[in-house]
Amino acid sequence: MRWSRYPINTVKETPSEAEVISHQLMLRAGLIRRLAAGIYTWTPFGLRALRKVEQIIREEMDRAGALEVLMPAVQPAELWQESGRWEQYGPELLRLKDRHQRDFVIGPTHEEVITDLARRELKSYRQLPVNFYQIQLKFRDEIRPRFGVMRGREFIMKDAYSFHLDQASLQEGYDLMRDAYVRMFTRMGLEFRPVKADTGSIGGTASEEFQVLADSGEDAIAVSDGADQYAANLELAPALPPSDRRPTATSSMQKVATPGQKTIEDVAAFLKVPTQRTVKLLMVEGSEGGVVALAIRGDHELNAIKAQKLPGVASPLRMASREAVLATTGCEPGFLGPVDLKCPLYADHAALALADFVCGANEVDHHLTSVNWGRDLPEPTATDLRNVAEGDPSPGGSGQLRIRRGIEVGHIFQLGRKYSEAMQATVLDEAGKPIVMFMGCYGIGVTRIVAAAIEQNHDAAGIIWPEPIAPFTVVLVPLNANKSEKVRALSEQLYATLQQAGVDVLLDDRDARPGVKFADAELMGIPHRLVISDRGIDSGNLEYRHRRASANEEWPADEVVNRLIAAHPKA
RNA sequence: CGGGAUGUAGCUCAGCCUGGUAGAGCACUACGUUCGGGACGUAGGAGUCGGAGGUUCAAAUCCUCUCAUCCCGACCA
Repeated sequence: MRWSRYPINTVKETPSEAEVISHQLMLRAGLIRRLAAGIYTWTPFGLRALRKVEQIIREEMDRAGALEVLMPAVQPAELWQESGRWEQYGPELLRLKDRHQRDFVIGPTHEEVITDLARRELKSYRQLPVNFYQIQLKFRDEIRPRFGVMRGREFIMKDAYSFHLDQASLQEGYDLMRDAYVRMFTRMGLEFRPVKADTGSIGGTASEEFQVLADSGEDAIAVSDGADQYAANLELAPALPPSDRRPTATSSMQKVATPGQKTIEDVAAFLKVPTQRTVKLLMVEGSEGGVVALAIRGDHELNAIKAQKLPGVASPLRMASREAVLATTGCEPGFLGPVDLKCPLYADHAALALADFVCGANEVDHHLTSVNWGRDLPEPTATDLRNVAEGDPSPGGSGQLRIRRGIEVGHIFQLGRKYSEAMQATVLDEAGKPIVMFMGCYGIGVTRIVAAAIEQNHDAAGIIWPEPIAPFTVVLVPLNANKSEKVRALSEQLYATLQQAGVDVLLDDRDARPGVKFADAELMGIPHRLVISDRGIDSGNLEYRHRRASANEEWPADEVVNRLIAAHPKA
């Protein structure tokens, strides 16, 4: 492509709507343009990167034996009513009517459509296993779209659905997809981790997310630094019970006045004890009405996913109202404690490991010190209630957990029979008996990957594309081509040669000053830059610089073509 | 959907408090100079001041309503 014929400008100033770096750089480089909240146009340069991501996905899906399909973005409501998700999905599902007042949705996902296809086409166990995938536009009417293309409402997703006769086959298909995902993200040059994940609303059993590590990521993940390679979403990572036995009590319980000291930090500072020696009590709504108390160590965070799975606790988790707390304890939040409670109590393992701890007295402006489980109150039910913390032992068996941020770019599930059962997707087995198929589903946020790659690969000057997904592999920068015939001639010749060799090459033939060209090439993040100047031609060496390098290299003029061809990524 | 903020030229923003002829920088057009790290000069084009209503002799500025966008809480690829 010739830059002089490309009508979309880069900008120096950061658009005020962009908060994260990838969004800023994508707008500044002119990769995307916003049309409405969470809805973007991909410009030619941006689209090139997007297409490369898609192509890698396609190649690896095909390699894994999956079959590409393209399902409709607009889907009839009947299918959603059949699966029950017409009611379940809520306002995130964009619903519309056609001219005959028939209900439709713009698909946020395609389980219903694929299951419908499967039940029509798949009749025999002989046809299994099979995996269908597509790369398709989705629409989810997010409460709060943000971060540009990272959390858009309209986005491109690769979704795949596999069908199996039994659980063992599903496991095989799942493992195959897991391997394919590892290959894809590796090929894209991303630093990522497969992490154990909650299955959330989609349901099912085993599930892993593929997280691209980036400080701006929306997900917290727990990663082991040990040999066990353990990695899990923070909301799922189990906090192991402490191995140390609880120390013996040394002093008797006392009530102390703590006027106005409502938070753990306040109380700990006021009483001059570390927060690790305190226990905080959180009151949540019970599943049958009433409230349930949860005790965790003062410095720990409650894990909502773990809590809402406890018997008697409402799911999704809701904090109890102030009125309910008052009614149960006779005390306001801020001074709650587990002693003499009149409601069910769960306590986190770490809280239970404490002796002589500080907690609320269930009396305004008072706390208790030197409280001991078993002595001052009955031993409550021990469970895992908290988020793991930096330095906790890894559940994988070796090493300690580190808390990192990640961008979820892929998620694979073993769905089991949830959808196939609801929609009667069966095949006949060897005995001629109908069997409800097992399903797996495997998603990738294609548009999000582009943002994630930038999030992970940039510097002060701009984007640094991993080469396999760069819009262009090479940028040729002629200097003063308008004055120098030989610069112009060599640039054209190199451009033609590289193009013929299949290299994605961009010729910056704009009549612009060198500084502008360099700055734009760096903002755009093109991996290989070759400068064509009179100086270089006269010396026989052309100036080359890799986007990640800090200094130039001199390349003999007669070798540049071969070296650049060699640099172009191969599939 | 709650809480906070912002809407003025394509972009970044000033002007609003204290009402009186709509501004700057970047970008764009023309010409000249310049030409290895986002040049300079001259001239120019470009805005229903988000929209509607009100107050006033007079509204970008004050008031009311409305729409949109962004940020903090909720979901997920």
